[in-house]
Amino acid sequence: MERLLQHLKNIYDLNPELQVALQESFQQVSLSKGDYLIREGKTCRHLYFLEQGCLRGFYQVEDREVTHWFGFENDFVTSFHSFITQQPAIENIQLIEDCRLWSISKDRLNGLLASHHKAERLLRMAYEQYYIRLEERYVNAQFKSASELYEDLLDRTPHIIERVPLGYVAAYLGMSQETLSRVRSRLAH
Amino acid sequence: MERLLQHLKNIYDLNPELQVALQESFQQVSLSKGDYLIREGKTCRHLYFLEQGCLRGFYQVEDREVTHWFGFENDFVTSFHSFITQQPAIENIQLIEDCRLWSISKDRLNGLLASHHKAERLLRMAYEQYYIRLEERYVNAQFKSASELYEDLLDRTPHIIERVPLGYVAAYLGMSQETLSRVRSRLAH
DNA sequence: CATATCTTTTGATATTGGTCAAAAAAACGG
DNA sequence: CCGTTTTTTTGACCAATATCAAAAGATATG
Repeated sequence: MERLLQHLKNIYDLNPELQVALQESFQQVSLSKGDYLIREGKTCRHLYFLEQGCLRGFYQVEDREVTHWFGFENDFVTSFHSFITQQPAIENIQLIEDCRLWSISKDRLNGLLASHHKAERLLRMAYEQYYIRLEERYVNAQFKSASELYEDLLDRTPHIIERVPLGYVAAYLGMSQETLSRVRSRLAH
Repeated sequence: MERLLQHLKNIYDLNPELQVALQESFQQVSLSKGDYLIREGKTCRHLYFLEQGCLRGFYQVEDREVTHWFGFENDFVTSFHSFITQQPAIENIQLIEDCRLWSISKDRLNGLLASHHKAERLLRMAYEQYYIRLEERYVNAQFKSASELYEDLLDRTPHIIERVPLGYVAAYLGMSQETLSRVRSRLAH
């Protein structure tokens, strides 16, 4: 749990009461590679903090899977759309490695937000960070070529290539696996 | 200002004190078609609420402009990246029509957030909405063909086509102007 | 209202990346 | 280890979209 608290402190300082409340609110969850954290169609009632491991979010589009996101250590994980609106998720989240997570229910989180102004601030600031990140990825994805996208990934998030099968990475970058493979071989020579 | 208060009430109820504080914190701004609200390189110190009119955000990429976003009535407008981090903006925001806006400075906003738990909540919930919207657009943009993107736009945000020059719309959809034109003519026949 | 300017369309051609199929390489289980 | 399965690469071909150039249409301005 130290890692979660430290992560929150990096967003904005924690006061001792909130720290205690947080410790009482999160529960540890351990899951294995291949397990699903969230399944399409189920409403997502928990927010998770990923302490160790990595996972992917993907859509089932007709007969194939389209990975659109990866989570690593220190990421908050959920189907945001489902968790926020409490509608059924349209995506799946599946573990790429064994993971250790901390989980908090929506109700419990709402309790924290209602009773701690600072919790509300923390979450607001976390959303700010996530919003900026997503915006950056969006612009990137839309306006760059396959090889630019791959080189950017190498620059900015090299851990993705190291820990994730290339098929998932290709979908994440919005290209076919074959194209990614060709981009890589061109770059190597 | 009624429109702004109503919009905030739609996100989450306002108490009277916060309502007064908001009224004292926002200032009206009127600008003309073609004017810039934000210029690349300048740090963005204000958040705006767009009461009337429409505008676009665009990047200057080498020798051309890439429009990536439109704002309409009831949208909050700023370069979020710059406003949040207080780093120089990497995008421009320019008016497509004459606009009436309400503006609040970052400092003033921080004051409101510090003194009103409910302001913090409102902003957090606004970010939630904006996050979901962006995520939806992202997945859309990445995994659909030109004509699907255009038909989606017709379905979901027809006001964009009615009020924005097609050149900007094409960039927003991530295709060339010529491709958009051809998609439209195929659809018409 | 005529000219200049800006926006949209159309045509010809080039490029990028997709798909299908198969080979090669790597990882996995007994 | 060895065979099996999964992942990655390679090749041939095709489709979608980009680019460049020019025409047509719309809008604005003196």
